[in-house]
Amino acid sequence: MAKSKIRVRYAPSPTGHLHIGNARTALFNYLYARHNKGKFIIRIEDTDTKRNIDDGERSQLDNLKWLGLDWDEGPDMGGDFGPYRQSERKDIYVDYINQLLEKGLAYKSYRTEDELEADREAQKARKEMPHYVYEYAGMDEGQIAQAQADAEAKGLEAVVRFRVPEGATYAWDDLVKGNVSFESKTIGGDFVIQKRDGMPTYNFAVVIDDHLMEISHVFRGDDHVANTPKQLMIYEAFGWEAPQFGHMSLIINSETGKKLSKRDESVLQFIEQYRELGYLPEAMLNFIILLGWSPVGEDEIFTRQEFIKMYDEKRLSKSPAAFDGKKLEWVNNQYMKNADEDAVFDLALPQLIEAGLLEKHADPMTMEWTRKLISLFKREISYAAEIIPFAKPFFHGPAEINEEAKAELAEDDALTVLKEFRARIADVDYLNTVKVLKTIKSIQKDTKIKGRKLWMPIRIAITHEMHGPELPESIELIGYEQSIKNLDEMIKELS
RNA sequence: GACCCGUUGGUCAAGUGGUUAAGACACCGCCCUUUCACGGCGGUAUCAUGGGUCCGAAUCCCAUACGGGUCACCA
Repeated sequence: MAKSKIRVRYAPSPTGHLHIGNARTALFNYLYARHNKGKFIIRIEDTDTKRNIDDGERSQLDNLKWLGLDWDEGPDMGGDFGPYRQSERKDIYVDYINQLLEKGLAYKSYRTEDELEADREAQKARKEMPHYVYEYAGMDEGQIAQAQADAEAKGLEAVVRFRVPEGATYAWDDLVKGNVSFESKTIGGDFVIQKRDGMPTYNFAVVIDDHLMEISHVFRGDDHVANTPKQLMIYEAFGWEAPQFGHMSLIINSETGKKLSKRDESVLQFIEQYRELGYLPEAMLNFIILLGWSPVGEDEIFTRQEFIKMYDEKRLSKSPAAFDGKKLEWVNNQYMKNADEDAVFDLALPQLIEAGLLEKHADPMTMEWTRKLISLFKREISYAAEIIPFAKPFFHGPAEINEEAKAELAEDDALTVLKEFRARIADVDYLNTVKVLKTIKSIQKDTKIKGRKLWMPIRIAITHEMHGPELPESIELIGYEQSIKNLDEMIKELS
């Protein structure tokens, strides 16, 4: 039964940066907590001391914050159920492991890793499922004690294994998948709950912590389904009530149909990478929520608050969610278009500096110019780094003119238009949007040339491109001198 | 191999016994427009296959095929 207080957690292991799949897990737990006015807790699962990386925890939390998540208890802020790092809870686990040992529900195991590996190889060869075989089979208590004493005498160190009940069925009503059940004999034999280094294994620590932290619901990836019966056994051994589980489908690569692997380089998978490219956090949040979950109506773009309000765990999908990079870009573009100028400027400026187009501390006039440039391309780009190719011509001057554009300039009125334009700006010493627009309109009025024939020659002569954003704005950014220069060169060439 | 799970258009994805089978992305066409983009409108579906159950099935049941996940002293 559901507990009265809703408490959910996100429990990353600090073995790497925040992966998109982890972010999704965190997000759905967060959404569930906030929707139900419960608590959202972060717990660091760092029991694998070998795999932990220095920056892991900081990076996880930092990127979660960037996505807009906040939590009520965690390693960085404490809470009533701490500590929130498993490495700091070792004494707690040892205490519970001893209880199991005393009750005879767990035992010390001295099989070496080499022996176990050999067993597994042999089982595989016989086409059996790899599994641990009880090492004290057929022995009475005295014989077991003797065997263990012998092992100790040989200097072997023990791990602690949980004695899996025989002939039992472990079933639960999964929040996503419905009824799921496992026979105890299929889970692979007595599993380790305490490693040789004294640390608990994941399957043990997670139970102790979820119970002690009064976690009511656990949303996690599909890859944990097979762990659930093991955890259920431990809850049973202690006489505790298990939380409600919900196993979400995995994110797959739409190209390969396989689970997104961290080594798969065809997809950027770490939140940090998107952050560096100048994606908007609100857009990432929105996109990730759409991975394996769908809102009721036809819209797909919502704020965090709206998601919280409408979140319903029943709408989590059972089938895998395919990662669609195109969709990601589209979602980001939606946000980019609606973002205010300052936000886009803040995002794009570092990109321009990074690309070497702009100096780090440019003068105010250059900054103002850059601001206009960025806002010109705001609706074209999905993420800030995309501005670089668009912006380059404005910094480095125009590129070579292609054949298609040359053909356009060969049109009858092209030279006329250019000469008119050049003549009409001869007596000014600046060019801004308004001035350019007025000038073009006046040419239209006087020469009756209009539309494409009027605009295209000017665009090509000054920008050397057939496509681009609004012409008057573009010319303002290119500036008076450069525009005149390009115009003169083109007129000379055509004359 | 065993155990769990899934399978709706080019792609993603709503839909839980009676619908013209939503919507999004992509693509194509038209409109808007100085161009591109944006925006607007429109276009394409034997719901994996085969059997059932039912007046009626994408929806329930059973097989088959295909796909995925898991079988660690990792989490």
